Amino acid sequence: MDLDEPAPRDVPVTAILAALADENRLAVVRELADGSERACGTFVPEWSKATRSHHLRVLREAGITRTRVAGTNRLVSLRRADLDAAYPGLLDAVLTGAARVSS
Amino acid sequence: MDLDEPAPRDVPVTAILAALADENRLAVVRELADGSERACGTFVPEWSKATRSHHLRVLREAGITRTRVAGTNRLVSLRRADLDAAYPGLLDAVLTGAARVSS
DNA sequence: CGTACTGTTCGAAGAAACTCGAACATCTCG
DNA sequence: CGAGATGTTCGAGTTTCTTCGAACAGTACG
Repeated sequence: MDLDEPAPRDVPVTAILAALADENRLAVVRELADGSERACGTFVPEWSKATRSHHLRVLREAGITRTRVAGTNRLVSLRRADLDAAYPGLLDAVLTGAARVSS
Repeated sequence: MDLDEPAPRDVPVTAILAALADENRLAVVRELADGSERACGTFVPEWSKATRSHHLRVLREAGITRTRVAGTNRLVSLRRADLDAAYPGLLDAVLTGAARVSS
């Protein structure tokens, strides 16, 4: 069992904002924005395993990502539909801003 | 001179998110959402003067609020138009979520 | 079974944020 | 000018977040 993620609607908006208010975590979300699934190890290579695990947990416990076990990997994906339902427009606004700033 | 607030477009989205990722600061923003101006002292009465000044500064430096001197008061207001231009939909999404959670 | 690989958890160290009282600055009004 | 009111700044204490190495758990594959 690994679907221990809370539904975004049960997460206070401040927790979601805090999870996204980090340049590196936001980079993770941006990479997942196309709906793909990616193994934990593919994010932010300069992080240690412990740090990566920590930040992915923050995102997961904020209801932002979902984690699925696949063999020896954990595949992470964005819960876009759930987020859009709970906080319409939030993710789009954040990703748009993030994209604009980085370009 | 007190218009030392940066334009929201010059503030990284993570700084804006961090400023909003606090229950009390979000309460301040929510009270300003109707476009009104309010004196610093009217926010979060359980805060000390120093704490209130600190949090209002965080909001101001994130480009979220504007501060105007009026005699012995400082009137704070929301920069909704600037925010909507820089990060369309962000404020609405946050305020909608905040309202739903609090109700 | 034993080795290799991927992630998680634990503990600790450092950095950053929050909070406050006290001192200060500035305006108002008499 | 002096008294009162509103906020800001400074310094310090407390808490929270971030980061890492090391130890552990589980799967895959010879």
